[in-house]
Amino acid sequence: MLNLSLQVISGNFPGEIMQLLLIHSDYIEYEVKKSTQVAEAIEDSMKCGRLEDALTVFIAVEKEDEVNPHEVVKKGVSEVEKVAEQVKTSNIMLYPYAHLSANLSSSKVAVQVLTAMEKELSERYFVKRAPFGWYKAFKISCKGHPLSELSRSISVQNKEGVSTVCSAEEKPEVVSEALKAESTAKSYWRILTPEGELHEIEDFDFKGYDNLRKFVDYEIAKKREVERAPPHVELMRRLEIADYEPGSDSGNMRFYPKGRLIKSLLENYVVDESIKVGAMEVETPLMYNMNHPTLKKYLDRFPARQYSIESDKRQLFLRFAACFGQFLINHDMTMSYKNLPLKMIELTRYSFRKEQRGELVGLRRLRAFTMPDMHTLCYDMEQAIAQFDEQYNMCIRILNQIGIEVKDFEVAIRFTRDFYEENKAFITNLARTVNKPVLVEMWDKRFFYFVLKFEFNFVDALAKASALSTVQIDVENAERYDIKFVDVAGAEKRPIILHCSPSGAIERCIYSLLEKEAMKAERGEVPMLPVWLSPTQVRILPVSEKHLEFAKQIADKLHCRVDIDDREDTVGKRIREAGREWVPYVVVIGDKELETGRINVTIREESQANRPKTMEMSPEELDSRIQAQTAGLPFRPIPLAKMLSLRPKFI
RNA sequence: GCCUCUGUGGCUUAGCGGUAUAGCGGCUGAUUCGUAAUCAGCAGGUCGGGGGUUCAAAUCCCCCCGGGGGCUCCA
Repeated sequence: MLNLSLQVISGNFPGEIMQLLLIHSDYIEYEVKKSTQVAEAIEDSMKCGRLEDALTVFIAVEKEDEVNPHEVVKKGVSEVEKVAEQVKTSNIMLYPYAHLSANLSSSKVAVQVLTAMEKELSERYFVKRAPFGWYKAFKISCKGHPLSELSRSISVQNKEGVSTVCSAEEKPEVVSEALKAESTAKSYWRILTPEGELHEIEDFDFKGYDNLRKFVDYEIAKKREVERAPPHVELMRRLEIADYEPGSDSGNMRFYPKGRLIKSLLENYVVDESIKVGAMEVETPLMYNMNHPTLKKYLDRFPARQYSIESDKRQLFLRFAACFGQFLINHDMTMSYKNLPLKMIELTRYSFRKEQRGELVGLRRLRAFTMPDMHTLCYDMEQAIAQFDEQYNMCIRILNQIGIEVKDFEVAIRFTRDFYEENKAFITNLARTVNKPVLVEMWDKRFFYFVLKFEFNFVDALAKASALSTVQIDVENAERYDIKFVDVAGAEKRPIILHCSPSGAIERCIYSLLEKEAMKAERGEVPMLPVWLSPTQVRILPVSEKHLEFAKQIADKLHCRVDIDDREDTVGKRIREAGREWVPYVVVIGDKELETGRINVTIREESQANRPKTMEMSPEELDSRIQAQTAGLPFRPIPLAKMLSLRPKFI
């Protein structure tokens, strides 16, 4: 599953001119290869050049600029200076880059503008200019801070409500071909109601849809609510689920036994569900050759932030999804239409993405994470849409079982205008399925490899949103990977590919559950994990030593994760401990139980803060209650010593 | 990656120029206990790491590392 979002640059640069792509780079170097017909005459000194710590300005002068080149130079210079000021550099590389525009000016005007800009900037900066009209090879190393990549390419007649969107093509290391300009595309944001109405964001009444409001704010306006650490960070440690590992790279977590258990259950669950809908489980390599012809093309199109490693003389990168491995398998397969739709799933442990340092927090965004990644090869668009619908519903079902209900997430649906025009009823039905308004984003033309995509976004205690489940309809990669099947007529055809992560990253599911419970606790409710995911499902608490033997007998009657708090603390203290660990069922064993054989169970999910709900029942009744609650779900035994007195502390 | 805040025994933390507080946890002993913390004693600290200023640094300055927040970005 690949997920590509957009860098939105709003039209707040009045009277814009030409096309500028500004990159603050550690270095930029170029070398002239060959002249074109429009090449300017140059001296040898201009045939190659290099600048350290430079603001590289890729420029395309456009047809409209011919009207008033003088004004264009003035504004261009001012724009460049503004950015140079911001990134605090005194070196500027002016680099003519025709690919930025589909509507270029004459070469005469272009050279005129470029040299004029060079002259003017030279008064205050150290400027180099790459020659116009030559084929050049260049290498650039982008710094990667927020201001290091800016596109100033806004049309004059910028309509309201329409933002200009530029791709955020970048690579942490050396970038070469990856800079192939993504042209600008328009992005329209709307709210789609279950009734099929499209509302402007400003006109939509968010009353009763607080979470959607937060999601929209986060997605479009980038608003933030509060400034504090997300509550799940404390919880993941206190509950001994996961922790930072300073001995590794940032964003690579350690999981303690309880965390490993939860993760393992979730992993098994998602894979099992995928297999139920017909997916074949596979396993593919973690690292790939960066120079593999197909992968190279792929990387050029999706210049992600990968971890890269060198082994012998090979440049390898760590996978950031399972697409590579599965598509390479698909490429070698012999398939007929009878095999379609064909599903494959891999639980990637791990997928690696070298996210920027400042965006890593707790379990929300990691550099190494576990993601179920399923791909479905479809016969045609009709089948793809049917599958999309099926998987949309599967994702709802899976998240719900994990403990994240429809009310806990917000839906985003993104598509091209063409796709929407042809499939209005289908898309509306997606909103109807969740029976609440959803955020939609529409593009005038296809900008990425997909024509339709949805995500379920969890909105956390701090009003930040992150994507969980997603499905995308990919119309590009069958071609890139040369994947084909034979149709009824015996002809080779390309399948349409669905990318699906049924739950999203497993760590992110845990993060969502913890944040959800933290929000509950803030409201004064009692937090807990779903019973099937609770490391301890039943805790038995003998009042004194003489009740221990009976406690063990009760434990043996329960077919779930039971432990016994045999520590020499008061009952009150041990009760408190069980509560702090969110144990769903707590059983105190004393003289009374010894006599009657019946037990008193504190049921957490029915308790209110400071008002525990207790129920008398037989051990068998408790056992069948838990069996019913966890039926059909993965099970693993308790990951720690049954006797609490024998347990070490991890934190 | 940039800006900014932050880092004291396993955890939470006091101290903010004279080498260190307390609680929890751990250990030992007493207590054998009925639903949110039983009592007492003991052990445990390169004050994130390195460098500098100073007679003297946990405390001031610089660099590095980890973490939080913001920017930005997110396949």
